[in-house]
Amino acid sequence: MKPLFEDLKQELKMKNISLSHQRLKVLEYLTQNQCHPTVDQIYTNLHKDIPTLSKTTVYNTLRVLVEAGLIRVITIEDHEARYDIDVENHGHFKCETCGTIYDFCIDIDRLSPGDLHNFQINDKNVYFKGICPRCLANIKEN
Amino acid sequence: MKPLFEDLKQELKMKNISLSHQRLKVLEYLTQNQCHPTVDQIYTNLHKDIPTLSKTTVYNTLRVLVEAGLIRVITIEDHEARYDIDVENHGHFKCETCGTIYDFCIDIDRLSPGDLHNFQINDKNVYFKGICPRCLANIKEN
DNA sequence: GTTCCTGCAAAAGCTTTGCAGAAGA
DNA sequence: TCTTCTGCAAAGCTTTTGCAGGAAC
Repeated sequence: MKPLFEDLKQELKMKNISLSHQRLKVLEYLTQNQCHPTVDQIYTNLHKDIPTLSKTTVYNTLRVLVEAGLIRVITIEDHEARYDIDVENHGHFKCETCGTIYDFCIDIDRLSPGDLHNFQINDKNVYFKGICPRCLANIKEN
Repeated sequence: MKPLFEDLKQELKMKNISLSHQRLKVLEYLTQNQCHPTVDQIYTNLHKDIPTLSKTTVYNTLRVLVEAGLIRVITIEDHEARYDIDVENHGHFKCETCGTIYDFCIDIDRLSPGDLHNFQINDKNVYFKGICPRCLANIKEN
Protein backbone atom coordinates (compact mmCIF):
# COMPACT_ATOMS: atom_id res chain seq x y z
CA MET A 1 0.00 0.00 0.00
CA LYS A 2 1.25 3.46 -0.84
CA PRO A 3 1.13 5.69 2.21
CA LEU A 4 -0.26 9.12 1.54
CA PHE A 5 2.03 12.06 2.02
CA GLU A 6 -0.58 13.85 4.10
CA ASP A 7 -1.05 10.88 6.40
CA LEU A 8 2.67 10.67 6.97
CA LYS A 9 2.83 14.36 7.80
CA GLN A 10 0.09 13.82 10.33
CA GLU A 11 1.99 10.92 11.83
CA LEU A 12 5.11 13.02 12.21
CA LYS A 13 3.15 15.74 13.98
CA MET A 14 1.70 13.20 16.35
CA LYS A 15 5.15 11.96 17.20
CA ASN A 16 6.36 15.51 17.85
CA ILE A 17 8.80 15.47 14.99
CA SER A 18 9.08 18.90 13.50
CA LEU A 19 8.27 19.23 9.85
CA SER A 20 11.19 21.17 8.49
CA HIS A 21 11.40 21.94 4.81
CA GLN A 22 14.21 19.44 4.26
CA ARG A 23 12.43 16.65 6.12
CA LEU A 24 9.23 17.18 4.21
CA LYS A 25 11.12 17.11 0.94
CA VAL A 26 12.83 13.84 1.80
CA LEU A 27 9.53 12.32 2.80
CA GLU A 28 7.86 13.62 -0.33
CA TYR A 29 10.62 12.19 -2.48
CA LEU A 30 10.19 8.79 -0.87
CA THR A 31 6.45 8.78 -1.44
CA GLN A 32 6.79 9.82 -5.07
CA ASN A 33 9.76 7.58 -5.89
CA GLN A 34 9.05 4.19 -4.48
CA CYS A 35 12.12 2.74 -6.13
CA HIS A 36 14.07 2.08 -2.93
CA PRO A 37 16.54 4.88 -3.50
CA THR A 38 19.99 5.09 -1.97
CA VAL A 39 21.03 8.06 0.13
CA ASP A 40 22.95 9.37 -2.82
CA GLN A 41 19.96 9.20 -5.15
CA ILE A 42 17.80 11.07 -2.66
CA TYR A 43 20.49 13.67 -2.11
CA THR A 44 21.30 14.19 -5.78
CA ASN A 45 17.67 14.64 -6.76
CA LEU A 46 16.69 16.93 -3.93
CA HIS A 47 19.84 18.96 -4.35
CA LYS A 48 18.43 20.29 -7.63
CA ASP A 49 15.54 21.89 -5.74
CA ILE A 50 17.42 22.73 -2.55
CA PRO A 51 20.94 23.75 -3.54
CA THR A 52 21.96 24.23 0.08
CA LEU A 53 20.96 20.70 1.07
CA SER A 54 23.70 18.63 2.64
CA LYS A 55 24.09 14.89 2.70
CA THR A 56 24.34 15.02 6.46
CA THR A 57 20.80 16.34 6.62
CA VAL A 58 19.61 13.53 4.38
CA TYR A 59 21.27 11.01 6.69
CA ASN A 60 19.85 12.73 9.75
CA THR A 61 16.38 12.84 8.31
CA LEU A 62 16.39 9.22 7.22
CA ARG A 63 17.51 8.15 10.67
CA VAL A 64 14.69 10.16 12.25
CA LEU A 65 12.14 8.65 9.89
CA VAL A 66 13.39 5.12 10.50
CA GLU A 67 13.27 5.60 14.26
CA ALA A 68 9.76 6.96 13.92
CA GLY A 69 8.80 3.79 12.02
CA LEU A 70 7.68 5.64 8.90
CA ILE A 71 10.24 4.10 6.62
CA ARG A 72 12.55 1.12 6.73
CA VAL A 73 16.08 0.37 5.68
CA ILE A 74 16.68 -2.35 3.13
CA THR A 75 20.05 -4.01 3.42
CA ILE A 76 20.76 -6.31 0.52
CA GLU A 77 24.33 -5.38 -0.19
CA ASP A 78 26.61 -3.98 2.39
CA HIS A 79 27.97 -0.57 1.35
CA GLU A 80 24.59 0.66 0.11
CA ALA A 81 21.56 1.18 2.29
CA ARG A 82 18.26 1.72 0.56
CA TYR A 83 15.11 3.23 1.94
CA ASP A 84 11.58 2.00 1.53
CA ILE A 85 8.50 3.91 2.53
CA ASP A 86 6.30 0.84 2.42
CA VAL A 87 6.69 -0.78 5.80
CA GLU A 88 4.17 -3.51 5.09
CA ASN A 89 5.48 -6.98 4.63
CA HIS A 90 6.79 -7.72 1.18
CA GLY A 91 9.89 -9.15 -0.38
CA HIS A 92 12.59 -7.50 -2.48
CA PHE A 93 14.25 -8.75 -5.60
CA LYS A 94 17.52 -7.12 -6.61
CA CYS A 95 18.71 -7.50 -10.17
CA GLU A 96 22.41 -8.28 -10.11
CA THR A 97 22.82 -6.75 -13.56
CA CYS A 98 21.06 -3.40 -13.44
CA GLY A 99 20.71 -2.99 -9.70
CA THR A 100 16.99 -2.31 -9.77
CA ILE A 101 15.03 -3.45 -6.73
CA TYR A 102 11.58 -4.88 -7.34
CA ASP A 103 8.92 -5.49 -4.74
CA PHE A 104 7.07 -8.75 -4.67
CA CYS A 105 4.20 -9.98 -2.58
CA ILE A 106 5.04 -12.54 0.01
CA ASP A 107 3.35 -13.42 3.23
CA ILE A 108 6.33 -13.08 5.50
CA ASP A 109 4.14 -13.42 8.56
CA ARG A 110 3.23 -16.92 7.51
CA LEU A 111 6.88 -17.79 7.85
CA SER A 112 6.96 -18.96 11.41
CA PRO A 113 9.88 -21.28 11.90
CA GLY A 114 9.45 -23.74 14.74
CA ASP A 115 12.87 -23.21 16.23
CA LEU A 116 12.49 -19.56 17.15
CA HIS A 117 10.51 -20.08 20.33
CA ASN A 118 11.23 -17.41 22.91
CA PHE A 119 12.77 -15.09 20.35
CA GLN A 120 11.28 -11.63 20.14
CA ILE A 121 11.01 -10.93 16.43
CA ASN A 122 10.99 -7.23 15.54
CA ASP A 123 11.65 -7.33 11.84
CA LYS A 124 11.30 -9.87 9.04
CA ASN A 125 13.05 -9.56 5.71
CA VAL A 126 13.07 -11.58 2.53
CA TYR A 127 15.20 -10.73 -0.43
CA PHE A 128 16.09 -12.57 -3.58
CA LYS A 129 18.84 -11.85 -6.05
CA GLY A 130 19.08 -12.70 -9.71
CA ILE A 131 18.38 -11.18 -13.09
CA CYS A 132 15.25 -9.29 -14.01
CA PRO A 133 13.27 -10.00 -17.20
CA ARG A 134 14.50 -6.83 -18.90
CA CYS A 135 18.15 -7.71 -18.41
CA LEU A 136 17.50 -11.32 -19.39
CA ALA A 137 16.04 -10.07 -22.67
CA ASN A 138 19.07 -7.87 -23.26
CA ILE A 139 21.41 -10.78 -22.67
CA LYS A 140 19.57 -12.96 -25.15
CA GLU A 141 19.70 -10.27 -27.82
CA ASN A 142 23.48 -10.00 -27.67
CA MET B 1 24.32 -29.74 7.11
CA LYS B 2 27.88 -29.11 8.15
CA PRO B 3 30.24 -29.51 5.22
CA LEU B 4 33.32 -31.54 5.96
CA PHE B 5 36.65 -29.83 5.72
CA GLU B 6 38.03 -32.64 3.59
CA ASP B 7 35.14 -32.47 1.15
CA LEU B 8 35.64 -28.75 0.77
CA LYS B 9 39.34 -29.23 0.08
CA GLN B 10 38.42 -31.74 -2.60
CA GLU B 11 35.99 -29.27 -4.10
CA LEU B 12 38.64 -26.58 -4.27
CA LYS B 13 41.02 -28.94 -6.02
CA MET B 14 38.36 -29.81 -8.58
CA LYS B 15 37.82 -26.14 -9.27
CA ASN B 16 41.54 -25.57 -9.75
CA ILE B 17 41.83 -23.30 -6.77
CA SER B 18 45.20 -23.72 -5.18
CA LEU B 19 45.21 -24.72 -1.53
CA SER B 20 47.58 -22.25 0.03
CA HIS B 21 48.21 -22.35 3.74
CA GLN B 22 46.24 -19.16 4.33
CA ARG B 23 43.25 -20.31 2.30
CA LEU B 24 43.10 -23.62 4.08
CA LYS B 25 43.22 -21.89 7.43
CA VAL B 26 40.37 -19.57 6.54
CA LEU B 27 38.32 -22.49 5.32
CA GLU B 28 39.16 -24.50 8.41
CA TYR B 29 38.14 -21.60 10.62
CA LEU B 30 34.80 -21.34 8.88
CA THR B 31 34.07 -25.05 9.28
CA GLN B 32 35.00 -25.02 12.96
CA ASN B 33 33.30 -21.74 13.82
CA GLN B 34 29.89 -21.76 12.26
CA CYS B 35 28.97 -18.55 13.98
CA HIS B 36 28.82 -16.38 10.86
CA PRO B 37 31.99 -14.48 11.65
CA THR B 38 32.90 -11.07 10.31
CA VAL B 39 36.11 -10.50 8.36
CA ASP B 40 37.61 -8.97 11.44
CA GLN B 41 36.79 -11.97 13.62
CA ILE B 42 38.35 -14.34 11.11
CA TYR B 43 41.41 -12.15 10.78
CA THR B 44 41.90 -11.61 14.50
CA ASN B 45 41.63 -15.29 15.32
CA LEU B 46 43.84 -16.57 12.55
CA HIS B 47 46.38 -13.87 13.18
CA LYS B 48 47.30 -15.61 16.44
CA ASP B 49 48.43 -18.67 14.47
CA ILE B 50 49.75 -16.87 11.41
CA PRO B 51 51.33 -13.63 12.58
CA THR B 52 52.16 -12.58 9.03
CA LEU B 53 48.57 -12.88 7.87
CA SER B 54 47.09 -9.74 6.36
CA LYS B 55 43.51 -8.67 6.19
CA THR B 56 43.84 -8.29 2.45
CA THR B 57 44.48 -12.01 2.19
CA VAL B 58 41.41 -12.75 4.27
CA TYR B 59 39.35 -10.55 1.96
CA ASN B 60 40.92 -12.15 -1.11
CA THR B 61 40.32 -15.65 0.18
CA LEU B 62 36.72 -15.00 1.12
CA ARG B 63 36.06 -13.57 -2.31
CA VAL B 64 37.58 -16.66 -3.95
CA LEU B 65 35.51 -18.97 -1.76
CA VAL B 66 32.31 -17.07 -2.44
CA GLU B 67 32.94 -17.13 -6.19
CA ALA B 68 33.60 -20.85 -5.96
CA GLY B 69 30.25 -21.28 -4.24
CA LEU B 70 31.71 -22.85 -1.10
CA ILE B 71 30.55 -20.12 1.22
CA ARG B 72 28.06 -17.30 1.11
CA VAL B 73 27.90 -13.74 2.31
CA ILE B 74 25.22 -12.74 4.75
CA THR B 75 24.21 -9.12 4.55
CA ILE B 76 21.95 -8.10 7.39
CA GLU B 77 23.50 -4.80 8.29
CA ASP B 78 25.39 -2.72 5.86
CA HIS B 79 28.94 -2.05 7.08
CA GLU B 80 29.46 -5.63 8.25
CA ALA B 81 29.54 -8.63 5.98
CA ARG B 82 29.40 -12.05 7.56
CA TYR B 83 30.36 -15.36 6.09
CA ASP B 84 28.49 -18.63 6.27
CA ILE B 85 29.85 -21.98 5.21
CA ASP B 86 26.42 -23.57 5.09
CA VAL B 87 25.06 -22.76 1.67
CA GLU B 88 21.88 -24.74 2.15
CA ASN B 89 18.70 -22.80 2.56
CA HIS B 90 18.05 -21.53 6.02
CA GLY B 91 17.15 -18.26 7.65
CA HIS B 92 19.15 -16.02 9.94
CA PHE B 93 18.08 -14.28 13.09
CA LYS B 94 20.21 -11.41 14.31
CA CYS B 95 19.90 -10.31 17.90
CA GLU B 96 19.83 -6.54 18.00
CA THR B 97 21.22 -6.54 21.52
CA CYS B 98 24.19 -8.89 21.46
CA GLY B 99 24.72 -9.15 17.72
CA THR B 100 24.70 -12.93 17.63
CA ILE B 101 23.37 -14.52 14.46
CA TYR B 102 21.30 -17.66 14.86
CA ASP B 103 20.33 -20.08 12.11
CA PHE B 104 16.81 -21.28 11.83
CA CYS B 105 15.15 -23.79 9.57
CA ILE B 106 12.93 -22.41 6.89
CA ASP B 107 11.91 -23.76 3.58
CA ILE B 108 12.90 -20.80 1.47
CA ASP B 109 12.34 -22.75 -1.71
CA ARG B 110 8.69 -23.04 -0.88
CA LEU B 111 8.50 -19.28 -1.04
CA SER B 112 7.53 -18.85 -4.65
CA PRO B 113 5.81 -15.54 -5.10
CA GLY B 114 3.46 -15.39 -8.02
CA ASP B 115 4.68 -12.06 -9.33
CA LEU B 116 8.24 -13.08 -10.13
CA HIS B 117 7.51 -14.79 -13.43
CA ASN B 118 10.39 -14.48 -15.86
CA PHE B 119 12.81 -13.53 -13.13
CA GLN B 120 15.95 -15.63 -12.86
CA ILE B 121 16.42 -16.18 -9.14
CA ASN B 122 19.99 -16.92 -8.09
CA ASP B 123 19.82 -16.40 -4.37
CA LYS B 124 17.15 -16.39 -1.70
CA ASN B 125 17.60 -14.86 1.72
CA VAL B 126 15.47 -14.60 4.82
CA TYR B 127 16.54 -12.78 7.91
CA PHE B 128 14.76 -11.68 11.02
CA LYS B 129 15.87 -9.22 13.65
CA GLY B 130 14.89 -8.96 17.25
CA ILE B 131 16.08 -10.06 20.66
CA CYS B 132 17.31 -13.52 21.52
CA PRO B 133 16.11 -15.46 24.58
CA ARG B 134 19.36 -14.92 26.45
CA CYS B 135 19.19 -11.14 26.09
CA LEU B 136 15.48 -11.15 26.90
CA ALA B 137 16.29 -12.93 30.17
CA ASN B 138 18.98 -10.39 30.98
CA ILE B 139 16.59 -7.53 30.37
CA LYS B 140 13.96 -9.01 32.70
CA GLU B 141 16.51 -9.48 35.47
CA ASN B 142 17.48 -5.82 35.48
C1' DG C 1 60.58 -19.00 -15.82
C1' DT C 2 56.03 -18.14 -15.42
C1' DT C 3 52.10 -17.83 -12.88
C1' DC C 4 49.62 -17.07 -8.94
C1' DC C 5 49.46 -15.62 -3.97
C1' DT C 6 50.61 -12.64 -0.13
C1' DG C 7 50.64 -8.49 2.36
C1' DC C 8 51.90 -3.63 3.00
C1' DA C 9 50.30 0.91 2.02
C1' DA C 10 47.23 3.83 0.07
C1' DA C 11 42.82 4.89 -1.76
C1' DA C 12 37.89 4.62 -2.12
C1' DG C 13 33.20 4.76 -0.58
C1' DC C 14 29.57 5.12 2.75
C1' DT C 15 28.26 6.81 7.17
C1' DT C 16 28.92 9.23 11.56
C1' DT C 17 30.50 12.93 14.55
C1' DG C 18 31.80 17.70 16.12
C1' DC C 19 30.56 22.02 15.96
C1' DA C 20 29.11 26.73 14.65
C1' DG C 21 25.59 29.20 12.68
C1' DA C 22 20.61 29.48 11.33
C1' DA C 23 15.86 28.65 11.89
C1' DG C 24 11.86 28.05 14.47
C1' DA C 25 8.82 28.12 18.66
C1' DT D 1 15.53 33.10 24.56
C1' DC D 2 15.93 28.39 24.15
C1' DT D 3 15.73 24.47 21.62
C1' DT D 4 16.23 22.07 17.50
C1' DC D 5 17.85 21.67 12.74
C1' DT D 6 21.18 22.38 9.12
C1' DG D 7 25.38 21.75 6.79
C1' DC D 8 30.42 22.05 6.41
C1' DA D 9 34.56 19.64 7.56
C1' DA D 10 36.79 15.98 9.49
C1' DA D 11 37.00 11.45 11.19
C1' DG D 12 35.75 6.44 11.28
C1' DC D 13 35.04 1.92 9.19
C1' DT D 14 34.91 -1.54 6.01
C1' DT D 15 36.45 -2.91 1.67
C1' DT D 16 39.20 -2.44 -2.62
C1' DT D 17 43.27 -1.47 -5.40
C1' DG D 18 48.27 -1.01 -6.73
C1' DC D 19 52.27 -3.04 -6.48
C1' DA D 20 56.56 -5.39 -5.07
C1' DG D 21 58.29 -9.46 -3.17
C1' DG D 22 57.71 -14.41 -2.55
C1' DA D 23 56.01 -19.12 -3.17
C1' DA D 24 54.69 -22.82 -6.00
C1' DC D 25 54.93 -25.72 -10.00
